Amino acid sequence: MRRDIFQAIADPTRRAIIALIALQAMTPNAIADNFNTTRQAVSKHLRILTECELIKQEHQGREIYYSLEVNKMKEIDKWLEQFRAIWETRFNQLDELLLDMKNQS
Amino acid sequence: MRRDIFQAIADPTRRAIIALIALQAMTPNAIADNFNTTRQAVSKHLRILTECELIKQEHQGREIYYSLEVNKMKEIDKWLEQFRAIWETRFNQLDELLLDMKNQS
DNA sequence: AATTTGCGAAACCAAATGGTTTCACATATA
DNA sequence: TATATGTGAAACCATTTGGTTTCGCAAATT
Repeated sequence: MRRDIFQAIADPTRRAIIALIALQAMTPNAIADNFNTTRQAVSKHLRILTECELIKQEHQGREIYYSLEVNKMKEIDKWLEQFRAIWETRFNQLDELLLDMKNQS
Repeated sequence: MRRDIFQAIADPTRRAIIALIALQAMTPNAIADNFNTTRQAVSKHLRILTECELIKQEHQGREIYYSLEVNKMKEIDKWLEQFRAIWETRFNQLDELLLDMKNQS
């Protein structure tokens, strides 16, 4: 039972849920209204997202509002960091090449 | 048969492969040496990564060198963009709060 | 020419995944 | 108090996933 952020965002429905509640906290029923599945299926997605702390709950009477834990999203950004370094380096190398060509002319 | 970037990076072994060949092109055997699985298993991962164009092949005799398609990685970055906006907004709100506190004192 | 090496594909398998239906249990509302 | 509503959990199921073993084939090496 893998349960990390990358596995969490692998499912398109979960990505949609994340995008939805990023804007405002929502209840499971309200979230489910936006998809073509049952509330229970959404509930299972919410559990997975909660388990890897990508979202948080706030109980309000018998309703539960789910909202995004934005900071957790930064972990994906952090993983991307190493590659960002590479694609920026490639840009730099292109810059140097262009500079060399300019100097030669 | 889902085959998108997010599904591709969901598997930890695939993320490790990506990180490996980001530094230098490698053959399947060389890649497999770094993991506790068979070359064939790695081969299947490479196929998935190839199918969603995260990596590219370069044939050299009977060897095949795999390397990262760095630009494709940017698509993840692009998806993160919408959330980056949110977490930066929160920073701005904090900035404003601090500014207000400063003005009041 | 015979053998070794590097590789992908196919067949197979156990485990994980994503969904459904049914249920139990609070909290509102009549 | 009886009923409706919002929810998570459990049982179940088909499909997907990630792995292995076996195989065929082309390119190197002997």
